[in-house]
Amino acid sequence: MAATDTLPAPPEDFDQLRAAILERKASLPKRLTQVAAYALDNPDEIAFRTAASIAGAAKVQPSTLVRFAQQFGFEGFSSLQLLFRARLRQRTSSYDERLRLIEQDSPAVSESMGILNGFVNAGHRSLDTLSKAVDPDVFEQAVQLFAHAETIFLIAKRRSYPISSYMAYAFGKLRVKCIAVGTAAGIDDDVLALAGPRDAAFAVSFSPYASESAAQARAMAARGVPVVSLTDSAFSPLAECSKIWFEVVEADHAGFRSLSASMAFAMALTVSVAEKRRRDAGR
Amino acid sequence: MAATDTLPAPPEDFDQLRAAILERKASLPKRLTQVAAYALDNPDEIAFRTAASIAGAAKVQPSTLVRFAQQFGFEGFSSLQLLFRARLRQRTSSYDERLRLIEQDSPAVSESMGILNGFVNAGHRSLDTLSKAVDPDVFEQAVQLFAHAETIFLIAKRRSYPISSYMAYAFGKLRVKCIAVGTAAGIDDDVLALAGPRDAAFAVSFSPYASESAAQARAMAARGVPVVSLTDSAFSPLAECSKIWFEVVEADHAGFRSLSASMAFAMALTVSVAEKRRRDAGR
DNA sequence: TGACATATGGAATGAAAATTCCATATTGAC
DNA sequence: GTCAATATGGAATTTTCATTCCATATGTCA
Repeated sequence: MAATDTLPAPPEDFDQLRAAILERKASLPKRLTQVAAYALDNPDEIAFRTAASIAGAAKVQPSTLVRFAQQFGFEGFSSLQLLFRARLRQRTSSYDERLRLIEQDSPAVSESMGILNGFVNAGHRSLDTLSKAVDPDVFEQAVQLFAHAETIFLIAKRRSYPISSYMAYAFGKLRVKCIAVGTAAGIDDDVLALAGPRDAAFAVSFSPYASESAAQARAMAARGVPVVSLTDSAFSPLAECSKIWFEVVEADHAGFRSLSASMAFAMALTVSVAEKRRRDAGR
Repeated sequence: MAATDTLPAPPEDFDQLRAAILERKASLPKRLTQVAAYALDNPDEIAFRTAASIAGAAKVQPSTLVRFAQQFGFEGFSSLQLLFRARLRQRTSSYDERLRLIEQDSPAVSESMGILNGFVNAGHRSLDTLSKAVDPDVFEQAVQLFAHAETIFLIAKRRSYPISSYMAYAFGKLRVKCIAVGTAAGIDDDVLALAGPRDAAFAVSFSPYASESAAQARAMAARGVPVVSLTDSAFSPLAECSKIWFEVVEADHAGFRSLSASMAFAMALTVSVAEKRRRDAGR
């Protein structure tokens, strides 16, 4: 008996399981077929609900679910359920799958190339979440705000600094007055002191938040300068002192976070603002 | 007591809960704030995992999770968790649909949002070409070169400057000696004059090539400093004076080129070099 | 500084849910 | 039609997990 129900190979992901179910569906006993059909038709239910309630919905006994799972090499229903949950998570990014394919294709590639692929993958994943994370109306508000601002002050340190340096470059080319701080030491606060209510500030900071950035943003806000910020958590110190804020979470490879999403966001903001100004000027 | 912790209105969906958390986060005690931050930053984890493991990840006790839930009017953690699960279901069901909307540059969304999507797309396309464009062996050579270099000099201006400023930041964190030029005016050449054959330089420049970058790279090469470069054409002035060079073409939106591929490349190079050094030091 | 209120950690408890087990039913072979 | 093998239902068991409770710590106001 031990030979028949303890198959040596439990599927490792949902696709493998799905294939296995389809293959053996015809040769399964009645109740197990019922379970198979239910599982493939309602994978989300399997992921979330309890064995008892799933059993009720599929018109079988809880023990049948366990037997079903064991039939496919799992220890019990719970371990099968994990696959259904993993599927739900991965659904958001199909890029991991692509990465797996790449690695399978050429497993002999050097470690460095693996790192490169990892960052490419992280970039894709980050970009994927960006469009979903940004509320169109709020984005529009931010564009409006900057389009009508006299001078745009860019606040960013450390890891976020590339973002603001790109924006400073692009705004410069597009003839939008802007000043980036965080470049040299010391004088930042003096520069920021120039800002008034008719200007606007854009602050970027990701965890662990550079304390100066937060302090500077707060100071600006206190003086009536509208602050828009880009950060990675609603709990960022930037969020609380900003008139408008955006939450963008970058995916990472080996603990090093991508910058793709933030960069794309910065580009879009920059170009949108310039475009809006051009329009308004033309009227 | 019953009046304070049994708020009459438990939120009915995730958005309400989110709003409630944000509203009250400032007045919450320390551990509950911790939970709030974790919950909003990692909603998927809350949906799937068990109270104990979530508590572990958020560095609190399981009981704190329960208290947190009760604080917001739920009977216990489990009922709060239901909202997170419901959210995940709704999201996955509408995911494909939303993706389609984004991909067909739908005119329904605002112009600014169209621009954002354009840059997201450009980022994806750039990343797609990157892995294919980079020759693993050449990449490995570059990593070796920098791993054995004494000091790494980073040369980049204008649009490429964000790349080098990121690398300078990351190398700094990883304890790899490096110096970025192009930051302030004038002194660049003096700094570069410090470089010798045991150092190495990394130059980044895209069309239209900043003439100073090319000149600096050439000067370095002439003095025997090995130069690695990242550029967008085999005819780039950088290519001819570099020992190793990589050609990466960024996709663009409305004439504005993405930086995603170059960034990913820079990250991979940085991390690979640091990793190699760490290995070599360990021997 | 002391007293009170609130917050926190951690073990004890109790509930819920998965799994096992066994008696019974069904199927298929001879 | 009988026997054996397999499948099934349902109760019993065990495990897992959320919750509660209490002792201790931390902070607050007088």
